[in-house]
Amino acid sequence: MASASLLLAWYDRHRRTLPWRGTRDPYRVWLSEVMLQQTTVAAVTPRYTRFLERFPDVAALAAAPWEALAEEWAGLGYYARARNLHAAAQAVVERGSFPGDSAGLAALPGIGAYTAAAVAAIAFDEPVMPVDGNVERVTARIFAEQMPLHAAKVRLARLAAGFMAQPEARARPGDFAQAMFDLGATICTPRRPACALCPWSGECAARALGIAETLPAKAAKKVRPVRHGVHFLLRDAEGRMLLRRRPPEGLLGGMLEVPGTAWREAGWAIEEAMPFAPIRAGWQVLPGEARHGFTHFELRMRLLVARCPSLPRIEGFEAHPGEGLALPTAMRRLLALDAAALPVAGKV
DNA sequence: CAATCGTGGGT
DNA sequence: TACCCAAGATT
Repeated sequence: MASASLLLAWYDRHRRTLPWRGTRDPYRVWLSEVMLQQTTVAAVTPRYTRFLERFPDVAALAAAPWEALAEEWAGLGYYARARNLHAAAQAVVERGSFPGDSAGLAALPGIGAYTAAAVAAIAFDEPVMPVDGNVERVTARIFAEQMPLHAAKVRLARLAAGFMAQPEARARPGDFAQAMFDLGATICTPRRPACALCPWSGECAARALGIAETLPAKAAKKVRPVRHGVHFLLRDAEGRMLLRRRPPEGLLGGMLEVPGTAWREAGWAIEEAMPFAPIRAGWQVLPGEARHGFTHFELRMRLLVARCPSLPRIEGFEAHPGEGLALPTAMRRLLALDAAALPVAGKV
């Protein structure tokens, strides 16, 4: 069993300065943990600061319209996080305060076992071990667990909980949890771990066996199918666009999109796609296609454009200016085709 | 419970 | 360029 005191001593010397470090405000800790779900520190850092300027506390977030939150989350991905964040904020305001422990936190939408434990440990000093990818990797290496990750998850979580059970860790739950994150992020990295600098190297079974970099064992990767879509960009004389709000659930749920066909594996002939245009107009096919990789498929989109003096009012569609939009990256890539086709630069 | 759900940065 | 992958949750 690796000693908690060794890790804490290392953390006290090497802790990283991050925007969410140093606060124990449950709102801020919660926001940082949700933003960091499957998202890198580099990507989160500027967005976290900006988000807090716009929504400084849970009441402000709860009172905000979804459109404002969608705008603020655009480009961060996994938009269910934003929807759940909004619903949870409203639940917290409704009940009057944040739940006081990890079990209560886990009952809020978008807060699973990991996030509940992380917020409780950091904000409430509750001695629970948040088990994320870092903790799984560190634990798998310490114990030289060679089972594939998906099969070893329960066992790794139990072993990681054993770390937090040590008195030195229980005395500083938030620091110990964040020490594990920092260790995984800077020393016990997925590739080329810096074992020579690791405070636990002397007690690491994987290092002793020379197999640290191979753990945790990874599942076989699957092939990502290609899907195709055709989209229709209608602009007026002032550059406003006719957009559509996607359904609240599912892929890019609640975000704006350029209207178009469904995304399917079979390619679209332009003629076949025309019935999906919002209006009949002189649609011009732009050269090239926009590509965007989602987690489980790759998307290729063609774009047709048309101009009109003023945007029509159509049920289900909205006119939007060119700025401050809840447009996910996939849609921004699509709009870039139009920008590239313009003879004069200066548009986004 | 395996599949779904995004994106930017690093290599 | 192409791949890997990151402080996961939900169904």
